[in-house]
Amino acid sequence: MKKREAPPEDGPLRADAARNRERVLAVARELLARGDSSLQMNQIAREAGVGVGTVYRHFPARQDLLEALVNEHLEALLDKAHAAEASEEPWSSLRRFLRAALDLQLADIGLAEILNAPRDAHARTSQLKAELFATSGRLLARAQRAGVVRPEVGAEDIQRLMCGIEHAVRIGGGERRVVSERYLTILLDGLRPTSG
Amino acid sequence: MKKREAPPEDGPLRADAARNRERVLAVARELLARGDSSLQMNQIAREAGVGVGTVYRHFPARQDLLEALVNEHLEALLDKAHAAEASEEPWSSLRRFLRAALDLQLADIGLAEILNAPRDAHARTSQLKAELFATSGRLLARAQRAGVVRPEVGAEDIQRLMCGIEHAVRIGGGERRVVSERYLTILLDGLRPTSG
Amino acid sequence: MKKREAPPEDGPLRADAARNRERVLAVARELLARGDSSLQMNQIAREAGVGVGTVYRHFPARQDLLEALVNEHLEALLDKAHAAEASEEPWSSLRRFLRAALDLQLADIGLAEILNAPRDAHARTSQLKAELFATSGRLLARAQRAGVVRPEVGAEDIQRLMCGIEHAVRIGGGERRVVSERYLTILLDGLRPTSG
Amino acid sequence: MKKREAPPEDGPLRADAARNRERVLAVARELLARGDSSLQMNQIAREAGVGVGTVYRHFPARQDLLEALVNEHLEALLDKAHAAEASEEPWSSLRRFLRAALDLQLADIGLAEILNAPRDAHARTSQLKAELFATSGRLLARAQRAGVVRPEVGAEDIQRLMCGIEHAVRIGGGERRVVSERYLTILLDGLRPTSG
DNA sequence: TATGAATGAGCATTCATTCAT
DNA sequence: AATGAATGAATGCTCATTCAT
Repeated sequence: MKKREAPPEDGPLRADAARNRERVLAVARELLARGDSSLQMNQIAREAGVGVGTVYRHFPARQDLLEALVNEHLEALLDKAHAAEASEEPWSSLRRFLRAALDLQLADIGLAEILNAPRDAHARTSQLKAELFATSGRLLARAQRAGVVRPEVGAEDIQRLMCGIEHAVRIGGGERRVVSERYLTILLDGLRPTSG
Repeated sequence: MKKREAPPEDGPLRADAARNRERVLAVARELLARGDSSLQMNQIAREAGVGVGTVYRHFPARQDLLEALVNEHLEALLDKAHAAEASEEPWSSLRRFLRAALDLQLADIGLAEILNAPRDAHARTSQLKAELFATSGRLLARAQRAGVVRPEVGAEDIQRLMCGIEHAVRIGGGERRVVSERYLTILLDGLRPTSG
Repeated sequence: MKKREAPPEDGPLRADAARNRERVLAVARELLARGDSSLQMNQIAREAGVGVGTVYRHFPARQDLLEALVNEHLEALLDKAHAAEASEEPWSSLRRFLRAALDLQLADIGLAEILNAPRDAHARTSQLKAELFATSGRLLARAQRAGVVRPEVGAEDIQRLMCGIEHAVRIGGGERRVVSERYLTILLDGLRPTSG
Repeated sequence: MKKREAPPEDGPLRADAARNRERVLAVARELLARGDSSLQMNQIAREAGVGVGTVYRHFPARQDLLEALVNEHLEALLDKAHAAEASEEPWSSLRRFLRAALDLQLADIGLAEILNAPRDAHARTSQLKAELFATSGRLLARAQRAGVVRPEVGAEDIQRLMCGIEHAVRIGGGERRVVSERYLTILLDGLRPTSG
């Protein structure tokens, strides 16, 4: 474990540094959008028109880059979760939240990777994940107390099944918006308590 | 891109050639079972005790090897599908089939990859996939006619959702047998027609 | 710790492989002789006119290469030690041995490195080192019993001091043969028991 | 190879510049003491809490930094040499001087490097080295005239052998103070004229 | 046919040095 | 003067693929 130069986390960046950082992030984002989640440092540097060293300065490891990309979306998702919690209807608020989650996961192939990673590079990421997990757990529990979700599933199951749905949408064709809506409906119906 | 000699698909192999082929397949299978889906030619050759060249002779590309591995399982799955078709109960036969499919997919990390591949290297694979697809389509249609599966899902949806479930099982912990059963139940309940 | 392809240790090499191996060794030897003990794989490959992969195939790590280079000399040195042991004169046989050791160390800058390395890549090297150490220990003990070497020095001291002498010769100019003889004489005189 | 601005050697530094210079030197000294002789500019800058540029301004090359560090010790050593010269006993003053030299060399891994460098970056260094060399030469000559050191060794030999002893101490374990004393004793005994 | 040695493109990573701010 | 972001050459290492034996 070598000592590394700290990534410039604190304080506002110099204008040019910020520009480069953004370029790198933009390229990475585009790569993820293209479905390439390998995030190769040299490739990113090349496409961003900066030296490799610059990429490493901002993001010492692939994981740092990934988290930087994803945290934005994680925050957006957390907002949705809080909004859902503020709503009064246990079922429809859960559905709205999962709908939003699925959209974000489909837009950002890195999101699921971060959600499922056992370890995070930045405390911020862990914190966001924990909060998100807790909030979705409360949403789920409320729905279960209301008797609209079967009691034996936990927040972790929801997360895994959502990643499963995301995967199912990704691997095939069709209009994403339509397909994901159909699959989400199936999942949610499957989560309702068994009537019999 | 050089034109390659055709792999020796036709005609019976010499005894030693056949033995080598089997060794390679055995090793590859074991690697997949260990969860290593990279299928590196050199590694396979080494562990199989043959030269890399031999691996390439039998399987000019990763895809060829993968298909050879998977076809066996594809055939087993097709058998299950036919057996399910022979049964009289639309619902439970569908369930049994999907249960078997999920087990196989979890045991063979390459199965889903082949099922979702847009193109196959061998006609045999395409044929098996088509037959499997058709049979599961008939199983599904029968269940839909019996009113136990919602009408708007197609065989392709089932396949994608099954891969989704597989993914959901893989990414997390827990006893696989138990988790996969729970997730499959949720999926199947979600597939039932909406009561209201 | 990744599994590596075993270096081709056993069995005679193919003619071309042997040729390449020799080329690599020759280049490495030359680099050491030039005083460059960094042994960079890419550089060696380039100068040997082979691909990097070839160097790595024969010598998975710098240490393997170094030991391959040095073991030859280690063996030669061990022969000298045995020959010295076979001789009857405690003092002059010790001197002859150290004289030979110094010559070899000066001819091969890697020898000292291997002698001082806490760990070896190959058992063969460890074995040679151990045998050499034991033999020189016996030569030393015999000289001490004969009262011609002060009793408080051990085999390890001899080895360290010899490396010190080697270093002293290397860092300066003058005819190596002459200088090394002078410094060795000083060392050996210093090793004699204090008369007073 | 661009011509560089001269380092601001002449004229007093601004207070803050002087402070930075000292910080850099302190950090570099500490690194050397820790046994890290790589002296990486970025690392030094980081640990000193200054920018790399500042390190480069004060010390355009590794050699400049090294000499700045060592010169202090060189001066201390020169003092010892003069003190030894002032003493009346040829032998014990020589011994005291070499003892001090060895201690300094062991404490400062850069000292030997500078002593053995064929060229210096700063005239000051060359001057110190020359003076030290001359003084130790006189100490040696006096000891030789007194018949306690063999006549054929020169000041350069002493310097080289001392570096050899330093090396011998460094490469092995044991309590440095004890080991270095033992090896120095052996060297000094070796330097005495041959009795026979 | 089989072998496995050889190739070399390609990715990760480091660090001395420059230069815009 | 000082800063530290940026650069990119250099090195380590892997692995898919070819081809001489």
